[in-house]
Amino acid sequence: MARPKSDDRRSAILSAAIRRIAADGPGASTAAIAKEAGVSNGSLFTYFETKADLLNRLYVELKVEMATAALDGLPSGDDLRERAFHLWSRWLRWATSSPDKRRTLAHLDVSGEITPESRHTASQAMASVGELLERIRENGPMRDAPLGLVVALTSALADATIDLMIRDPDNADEHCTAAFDAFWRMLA
Amino acid sequence: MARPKSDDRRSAILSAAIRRIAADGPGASTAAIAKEAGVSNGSLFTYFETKADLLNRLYVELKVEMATAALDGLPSGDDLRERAFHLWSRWLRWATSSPDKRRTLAHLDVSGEITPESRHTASQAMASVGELLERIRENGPMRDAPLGLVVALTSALADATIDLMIRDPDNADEHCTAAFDAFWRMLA
Amino acid sequence: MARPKSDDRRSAILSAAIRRIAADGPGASTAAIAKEAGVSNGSLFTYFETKADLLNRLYVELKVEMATAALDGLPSGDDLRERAFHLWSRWLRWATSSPDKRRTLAHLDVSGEITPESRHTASQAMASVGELLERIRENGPMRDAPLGLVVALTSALADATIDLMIRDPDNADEHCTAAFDAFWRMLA
Amino acid sequence: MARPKSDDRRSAILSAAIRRIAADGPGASTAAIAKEAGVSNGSLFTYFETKADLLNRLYVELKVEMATAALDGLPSGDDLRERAFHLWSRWLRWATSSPDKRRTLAHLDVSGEITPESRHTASQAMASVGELLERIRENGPMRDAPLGLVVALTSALADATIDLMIRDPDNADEHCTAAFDAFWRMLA
DNA sequence: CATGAATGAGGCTTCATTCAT
DNA sequence: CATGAATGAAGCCTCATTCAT
Repeated sequence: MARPKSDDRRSAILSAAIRRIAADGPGASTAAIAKEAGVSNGSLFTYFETKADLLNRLYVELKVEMATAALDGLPSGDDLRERAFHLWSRWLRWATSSPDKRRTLAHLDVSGEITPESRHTASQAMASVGELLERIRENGPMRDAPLGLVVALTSALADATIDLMIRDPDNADEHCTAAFDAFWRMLA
Repeated sequence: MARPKSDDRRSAILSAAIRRIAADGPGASTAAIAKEAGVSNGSLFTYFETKADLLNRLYVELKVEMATAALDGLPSGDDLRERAFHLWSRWLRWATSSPDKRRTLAHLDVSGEITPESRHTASQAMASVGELLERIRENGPMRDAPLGLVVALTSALADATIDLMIRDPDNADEHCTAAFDAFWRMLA
Repeated sequence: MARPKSDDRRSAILSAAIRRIAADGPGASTAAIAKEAGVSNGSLFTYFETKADLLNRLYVELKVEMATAALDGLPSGDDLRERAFHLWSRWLRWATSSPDKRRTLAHLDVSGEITPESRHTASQAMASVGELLERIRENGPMRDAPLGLVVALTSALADATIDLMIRDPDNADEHCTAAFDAFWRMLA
Repeated sequence: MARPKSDDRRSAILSAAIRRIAADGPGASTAAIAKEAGVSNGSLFTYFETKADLLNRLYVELKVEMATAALDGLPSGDDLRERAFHLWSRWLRWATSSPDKRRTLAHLDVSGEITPESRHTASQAMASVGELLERIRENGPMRDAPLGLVVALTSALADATIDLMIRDPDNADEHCTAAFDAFWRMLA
């Protein structure tokens, strides 16, 4: 059975939210989002109880999509470096090709509207990434650093790289590789 | 010549803004800021033409303070690693001990209210940091990466470390050192 | 299809605006107007985008009403004097019996908020009046004066008469006739 | 003894008020007026108790100036038409050459800030004009109309003419004369 | 269940007036 | 007495949310 009509509406709202929030920040008005979704002002509130609710769902949805994109087709072999590079480049590719989603995620992350629950849910989608990271550093120089730091470091590094790739798309691949090397030097 | 514009009042407003924005994001209302500063609603506008103006001044002020704190007492010798570590630890110490300022800076950075002029002004205060970074990587593995990436990487790394230091203050010094080692591995 | 925008509400707002502006000038606050209309503060803005918009609509609406009142039942014969008197007395009667509308119109006229477009639209409603005036003076002593002057003169004269009729309502008809005679002497 | 310094300040404020009100209407801020006068914000209030006070003084001052200009050099002979024309043309000349003052007067007249006292005081300056008007109409067709109407009519007529003269300055003299003829036809 | 008008709290900013210097 | 900062009441407008249709 195909998706019921209402799911389309829900997604339309989420997509619209991505575009509006990327452009205007988390202050984007529900009215503007509804309009961009081609949906009525009030309809938004039958799909999301509250603006905060919409923001949180969107946050989780985007994080999951990001994780999925990164993990998609991950080789299962033993070569840690190869697996890590696969993940790394998928991740950066997703982010680079979905700048609105990335911007929105960044906005949401600091908006103060995202609940701990949402953060927790989102982090679960990244679990496998965590495990991989874990194995990478376990014999490297950061073997004693808390995993949290490693994760944060990695994602910060990725973030900086993405920015550069977007600003200088002609050398995107080089930047991607160079940054991965830096990452590997740091950890492994 | 009438009551002069008081520096105290101006600072009171800026401090209040730091506190409110750290807590509520850049959406913190001018009224709330004024109240927290112990100043009348309208008075805020004799010190800052506009809310956006206030935000921009605050941004520059904080960046400059951050740079100053990092650069303070920088040894002038030839030992690059020593100088880098000095700067690194000063920076992290400042950020760790001024969590509100750091949060506010982070909020402002993505708020969409900061003009290119403000960013430019702020970046000038960090000029010496840039130079040091330049010299560090010039013989290292990232010698061919654009300086922009190196800067972004470094500050991302610092950021992640700061978060950790705040969350786990008992081991702050260890985290600081460990992260610096990672940084050095990456660059030098 | 949801609650339709109600004409009643719109008119209520316009009527309220007439009353408030007649009393307080164009500075009458939107809040006061909304309250007098028995409508919420924000509702006013679903009917009029902006205060200036409200003022302009009101202006046009009133001018049109005035023209309609003046032109209503205008005899179509050849007797210029008869037709002119008909128009004259209808006009003055409307103005005299709608003092608030007239005051409001006067306020708006000098408020600096009325756009050239609104003035143009309004003037079209008065087109037939212009034509009549044109024919009246074409063989009279002011045949060489610009039409603009004639119009201005006429409306100034009417204005002065209306004031008098309002101040001395017992002799309103006499004043109306006497002024018309003066008008006729001047033009025809 | 020359005028004390403070009189200069007072006049500076009044002149500034004329300019600002002509441009911005009676809503011109006291701060803007003070600034234009080259005087401090607060100083304005040592010369005028209140904004309304300033407006009223200005009103009276301007009306008196207008009357003075009109009456200046009035021939004392018996030729009513000559005297009337003298007055008429002086009046129109003053108004035409002081457009700011005229605009300001018009704004003040409808501003709702002018007290009956001010109006009364102002009208006294025009007393002689009234008397002349009185004698003009006393044997003419409007001999039975109330003086108030005649005055209003006359000033309305003048007003319309002034507008035209300003819009079409090349033919100002012609318009002035033509309008006087209309005036005379109406009254005498 | 969709729609969009209704609501009213709250946001930013202006301004007349007061008062410390 | 001049100055201009301080004050806080409004003013216009936006927005999340509710509710009649």
